[in-house]
Amino acid sequence: MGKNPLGVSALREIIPPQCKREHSLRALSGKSIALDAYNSLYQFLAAIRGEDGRPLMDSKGRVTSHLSGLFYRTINMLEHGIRIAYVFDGKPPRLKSREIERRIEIKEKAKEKYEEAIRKGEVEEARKYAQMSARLSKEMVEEAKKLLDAMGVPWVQAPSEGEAQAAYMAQKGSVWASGSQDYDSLLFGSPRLVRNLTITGRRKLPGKREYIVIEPEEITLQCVLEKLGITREQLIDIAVLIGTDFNEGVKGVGPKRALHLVKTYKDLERILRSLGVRDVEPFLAAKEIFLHPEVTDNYKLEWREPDPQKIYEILVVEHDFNEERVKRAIERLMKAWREKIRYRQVGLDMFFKKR
DNA sequence: CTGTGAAA
DNA sequence: TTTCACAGG
Repeated sequence: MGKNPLGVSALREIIPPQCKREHSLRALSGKSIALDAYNSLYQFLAAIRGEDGRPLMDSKGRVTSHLSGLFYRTINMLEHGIRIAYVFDGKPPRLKSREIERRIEIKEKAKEKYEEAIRKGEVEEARKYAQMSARLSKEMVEEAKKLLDAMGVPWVQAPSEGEAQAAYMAQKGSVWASGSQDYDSLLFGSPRLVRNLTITGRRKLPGKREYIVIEPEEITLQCVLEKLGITREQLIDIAVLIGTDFNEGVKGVGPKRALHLVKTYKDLERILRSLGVRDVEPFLAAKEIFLHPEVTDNYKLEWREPDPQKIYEILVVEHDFNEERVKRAIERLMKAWREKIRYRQVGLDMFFKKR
């Protein structure tokens, strides 16, 4: 099934622990965060499922797990005074096509295993493979955008990678931080990354039926670079050496060795040659995507008044959500907007920064 | 993942 | 008030 999907997740191992600051949600009040929408929607899609792994669906068989997650979590964030903006992926860079194909293949295999598990009545297995096979359709993405519009929550269409756009917005100060589970946004130059932005803080341990507590985690790029004693460009070099969504890494090179190499030789091409890599082009091309990603200034972040009727229409009428539940949630949303979101649109951060 | 109502 | 199990669509 191809190469081990190390990806940027391996970056985790060289993030200095001192650079991870845990926050309660309350500490993030008044902050704005640009969230990677696909990242979030996939999480919901994978997590919100019945015992046998089936996602939630309306009476017409359309998947609604992503809407449920998006709706309730966003309201929770707004209730905490956190201004969430979502960033949707645009056209993936050409270099990503191999990675995308690989993922599709994995999902198709997982789907086969899921169906097999269902036939055998293996519920636990079925659930696992159902999660792995989760895929977002175009319609699901459109519905998510419609729901956000109705909720008055801004979303941005990235020209290409959502992570890159979110990072750019954080760089410009349009938002306080970018939010994602991945570390890619640090490579894209986000000065501040927030991970684990959830309400319950419950995270299932892989395989087990146990849960551990997870708090939102803030990582600043400056801290990471200072502690490692490198530049952002060198951090990117490390990433492309171990492998990213846009290139395969060098066999036998992990995060630790990559860090050492980068500090020793400085220049990426020299490092690659010292490792016996003949074709350096794919590495340089991947690096270029992180250094100069395609982003846009064509966005406006406005948290408008939610439209209860539209929300009701989408969730209750169109997708069979429980009327009482939705009405209660809408009330929470309206209250949060009035009391925590409506004013201070520019954010208090700006105000205090200018002391 | 999150809301909910029952149990602790 | 907090914890828990379970359903949600």
